[in-house]
Amino acid sequence: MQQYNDKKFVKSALKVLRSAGHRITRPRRLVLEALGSREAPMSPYDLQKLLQEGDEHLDVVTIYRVLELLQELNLVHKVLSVGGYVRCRLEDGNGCHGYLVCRSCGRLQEFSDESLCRKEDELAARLGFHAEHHLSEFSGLCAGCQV
Amino acid sequence: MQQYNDKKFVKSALKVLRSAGHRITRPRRLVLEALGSREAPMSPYDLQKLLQEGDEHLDVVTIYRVLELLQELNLVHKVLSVGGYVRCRLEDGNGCHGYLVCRSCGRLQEFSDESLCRKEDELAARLGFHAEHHLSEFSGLCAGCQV
DNA sequence: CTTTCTGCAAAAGGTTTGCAGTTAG
DNA sequence: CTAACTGCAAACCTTTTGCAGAAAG
Repeated sequence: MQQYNDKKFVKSALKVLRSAGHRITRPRRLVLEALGSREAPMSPYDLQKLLQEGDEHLDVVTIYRVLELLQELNLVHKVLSVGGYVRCRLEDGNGCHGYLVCRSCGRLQEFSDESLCRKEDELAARLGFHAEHHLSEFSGLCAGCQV
Repeated sequence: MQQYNDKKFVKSALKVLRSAGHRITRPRRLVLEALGSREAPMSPYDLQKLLQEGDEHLDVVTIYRVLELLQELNLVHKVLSVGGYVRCRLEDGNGCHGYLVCRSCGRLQEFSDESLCRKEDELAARLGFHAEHHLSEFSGLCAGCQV
């Protein structure tokens, strides 16, 4: 397959799959490779099309099921503001994961910031709310797309 | 119609509609009343069902179109994490609007916090990103649902 | 009256489910 | 070999589009 890079992601993801008792299959490997090759979120149909270009056919139903599994294992995230999936790029840290989505090139940058989480919890608490999870997705321009 | 309260919201929303050059119609009034009566986000189909209970029938297509318009006018927000719409409860302030969604009762509380926005911008800037909009939706337990 | 808006029909998308056959280990 | 997984067909749900008729102002 062409420019599917980031072997490291695929390799470690496969290990996670294995050790969680799941099988290594062609569809799972292909979806991981496709996700590893792109920085912008992709929908199940995007993934299917991308794979098709490499002459690899997967049923979109299979892609849905693979993504569901990968999400459970925290290997990929669903990005609500753009309706697509990206591979997780953070070593499991502390706070919730947030996303910066470039409105120009579509590229996504993931972050995790404990102090932001703390501030969010405090803000919620001030309103009588006990926050358990923070969804943070910011849109704007990435470094490369600013003039 | 039964418990559709918060007349104030409906009244001022109708005024906004009017002054933006839109007509006051039965569907628009009904959707506003329904949204005004609930604190949890509702989908177009939820709204249709709720209205049906009051023996008011609206085509779901109409509801979609009304919601689209109300969203443009910033009278309602779409909450991505739960896939529904809520009426806006904030006087137009400064920062982006965020949401606290109770995972137990579904109720939503809206907030706008300038210092959170500032922190979010700074965090993004540190990553070379120029943030223009912040999506913040936190889930947890509201005051009433904590033990 | 005229333009905007709604309802209906239908299409277009996206997502889920069931089941028979395939494949990983 | 056997349990887990995939592909296909079909159902289901959500959202969009086009158009003729209704209604707001």
